[in-house]
Amino acid sequence: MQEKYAPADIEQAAQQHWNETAAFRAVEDASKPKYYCLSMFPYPSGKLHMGHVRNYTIGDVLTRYHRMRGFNVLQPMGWDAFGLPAENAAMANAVPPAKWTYDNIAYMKKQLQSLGFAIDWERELATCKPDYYKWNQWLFLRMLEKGLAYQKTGVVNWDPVDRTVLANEQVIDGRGWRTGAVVEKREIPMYYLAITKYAEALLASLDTLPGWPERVKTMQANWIGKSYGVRFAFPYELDGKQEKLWVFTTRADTIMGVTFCAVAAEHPLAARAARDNPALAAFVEECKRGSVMEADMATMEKKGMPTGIFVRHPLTDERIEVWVGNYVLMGYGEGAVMAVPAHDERDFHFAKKYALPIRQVIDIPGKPFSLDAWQEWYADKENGRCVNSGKYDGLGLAAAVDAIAADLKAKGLGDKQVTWRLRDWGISRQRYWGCPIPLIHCERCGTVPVPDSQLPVVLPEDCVPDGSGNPLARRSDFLDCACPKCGAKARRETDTMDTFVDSSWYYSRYASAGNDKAMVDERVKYWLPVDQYIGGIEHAILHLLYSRFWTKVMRDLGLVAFDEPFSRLLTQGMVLNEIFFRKPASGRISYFNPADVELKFDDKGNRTGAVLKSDGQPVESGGIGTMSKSKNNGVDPQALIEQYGADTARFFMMFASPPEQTLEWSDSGVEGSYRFLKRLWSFAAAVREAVMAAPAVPAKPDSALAAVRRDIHLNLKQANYDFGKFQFNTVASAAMKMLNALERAPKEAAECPALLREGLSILLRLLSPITPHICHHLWCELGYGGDILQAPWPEPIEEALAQDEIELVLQVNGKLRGAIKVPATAAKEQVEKLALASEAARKYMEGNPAKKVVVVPGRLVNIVV
RNA sequence: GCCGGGAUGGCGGAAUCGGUAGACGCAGUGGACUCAAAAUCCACCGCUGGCAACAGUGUGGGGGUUCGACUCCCCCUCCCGGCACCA
Repeated sequence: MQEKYAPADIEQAAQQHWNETAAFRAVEDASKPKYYCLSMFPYPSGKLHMGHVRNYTIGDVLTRYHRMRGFNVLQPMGWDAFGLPAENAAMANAVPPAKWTYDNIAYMKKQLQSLGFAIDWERELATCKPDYYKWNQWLFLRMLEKGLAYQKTGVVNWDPVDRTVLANEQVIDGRGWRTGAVVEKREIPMYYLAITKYAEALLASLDTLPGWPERVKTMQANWIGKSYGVRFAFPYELDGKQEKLWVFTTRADTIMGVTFCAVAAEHPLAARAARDNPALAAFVEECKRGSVMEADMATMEKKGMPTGIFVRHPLTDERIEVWVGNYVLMGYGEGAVMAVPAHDERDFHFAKKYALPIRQVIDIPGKPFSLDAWQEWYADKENGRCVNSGKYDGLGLAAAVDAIAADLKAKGLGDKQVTWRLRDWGISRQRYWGCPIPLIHCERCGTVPVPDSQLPVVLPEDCVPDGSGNPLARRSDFLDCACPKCGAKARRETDTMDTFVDSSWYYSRYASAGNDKAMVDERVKYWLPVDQYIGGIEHAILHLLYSRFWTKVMRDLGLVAFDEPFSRLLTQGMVLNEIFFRKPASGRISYFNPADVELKFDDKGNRTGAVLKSDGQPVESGGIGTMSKSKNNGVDPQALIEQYGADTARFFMMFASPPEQTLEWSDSGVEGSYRFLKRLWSFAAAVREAVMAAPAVPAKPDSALAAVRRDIHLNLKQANYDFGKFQFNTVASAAMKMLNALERAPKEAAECPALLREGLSILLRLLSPITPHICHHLWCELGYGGDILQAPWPEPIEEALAQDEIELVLQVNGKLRGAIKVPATAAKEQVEKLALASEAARKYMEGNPAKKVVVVPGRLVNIVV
């Protein structure tokens, strides 16, 4: 056996062994429990980043752990290969997005393989390939047939210079990222999927997912946003006609406090009022400019303008003026709201700004109402009672809403209604590098679906976008086609699908790999649903919600039998690193990669500063942030693997923090992980001969050995518990503690080699999911026999854990004052007696009698005096 | 702004049901080995006071419940993720 740990050699050898034995090929086998472990597939951006390494290491640890626990495991991998960055790269380098994407896939696949992941590569897929996206198109057509896909207009960011639609991230401070032109909102026809038809189902079945983090379920429930309220109308007369202004509110109990109404700029009433009011028309235009993003809408200054149109209060007949408000969303509810400034914070500020009346109609006894400043309790739903509300005075929220809804209903002006925050899913993208939407536009027949027999509609792979519009619109070989209905000359739809479509069902395709006759086949019945899904917390809402929706549609089409695609979900935190920069007095901030920065410490280890290695001059720290190109704080996994090996990279990733939390990069932490693996290797080399000659289990170890053995089994017990919680950082700690214990075992004791043999076999198996290469080698070298992949998972032995005497903490008045030793079987009374008799107790009780003695079995004794 | 999450030594983090705060690792300090350095090994290591024994204090800040609070309750601050065309 080699003396020195040489990761490059042993990792290559182990990977070759796994390849040759097809160790990770997954085959359906009804006799074994299955475990489908899936990590979110990567976007092939060029090379792996640390977030990928973290994600896939977590998945691999779970995969290998379950294998050893006897499960038939599937861990596939593929590529989320359509998307915007390929078009950006095409513009920058004049390379077709297809070539760029396929090159990236080839490189990143090599990187993944060098990390030793237990992936079944035979099931690999890429969403940009026609044999995959054909089924996007096929299912879209099924949705069209069922009325789940439809066309309506939607608002997009329009760059007037490039004459193109921009993604939200391409809009910077209201301007196009390339042209700098002020972006306009523009309404264009788009295709939508009716996810709102599944709102109730998507909300209800969250309760069937105990394996999902509560926070993700809460976020999804809030996103779907079911709210119970009242939809009602303010009647008015305009242009000689009787009309109704409909609004929705969850606070109908405050209806007597309405002092004005507000409508969105896109509301018909706003357009009507603007017709003969140039100032208002200008304001409406102003509202229509600007961002389409909700975050911007919510943080911008709230502005409004009166329309001069009055409506009547449905219960009091009072005249109420209608305003146009830039904060009212046309897409939510009715595009109009009632305003109750006394009990809605936004309305309150709006009313103060424009000197509109504020009328208190909710009261909490003892709390004075004042118009000076908004107070939280004005919107209190629990304790408020109606006042100044006539017959409703004294009612609480629920009773008032009931009574008011009934009265509105009796007048034919409204009723209770449930509304949802969730909006239908707009899937049209005016972009080239995506899945073509399978529709044909015919002058005579209108929009005609592409017949199934003509699928897939293949995307040409040689286009090079230039940033001005969709290149498909200039490709006659793509555009021109015959109408499937009448045979006349027709034109293909050039919009492509949102890439969230691609990722909404790929997990099912892995289980149907290679089938060109059907979207999914019977193998899905064996593998699905996914037992463990792992991915970034940033996908907590959109990707997961769309996948859940898509699954329910497939279920209703009879394609799959499950309701929910992911039984258990682990949302991993982001990978962070420190940001270093200089900001010259004039000019732009420049960022420096942490690898090029040297940290300065005082002799107590406190940070005193940081300098750039190249010039020795100080740089400023911008704190810790997500690894990103813009902040130049990324660490290239390739360099890490080349310097230390895959096992060190994997170990550090698991050790540095628990999977759900953010992970802070640390070069010295990597060093420490490497040091541990080196120590493990040299220890194994040093004791190898003794261990190989020893029996598998120590006979009767003496007390020093028994303590070491207890330590090993105690750490194993803890580690197994932690595995169940996905807390791999403490599993790694437990492995380190085991090695510490084994190194300190008294080597002269007769049973020591047997203890080491047992201990190392536990340690190697425990560690093998995290650092599979080194464990594979040492398992062979130490002669345990067979492949460690087939070895059973270790379990602690009760006998090794047993103790005669235990130590309890002694507290006096809750303060730690010492410890006492008691027999492991001692009863409460006996422990109490021993505690009171102890020297520490007598000293700190200072002669006072004990008022109370609290005994926590196996833990502590607290004497209260 | 709204929704969700987080904050523990110089740093990453541990503490399973409310029961020894700081496991394990990093950094640092002292020592061994070495001509020297690296590597490795041993010891110390929350903060304040003290030569020490020890005492006080300490889990973002403020209050509360409890024999006992990192953990439960109320209020506040800061940081991170998402907000529907980044993936």
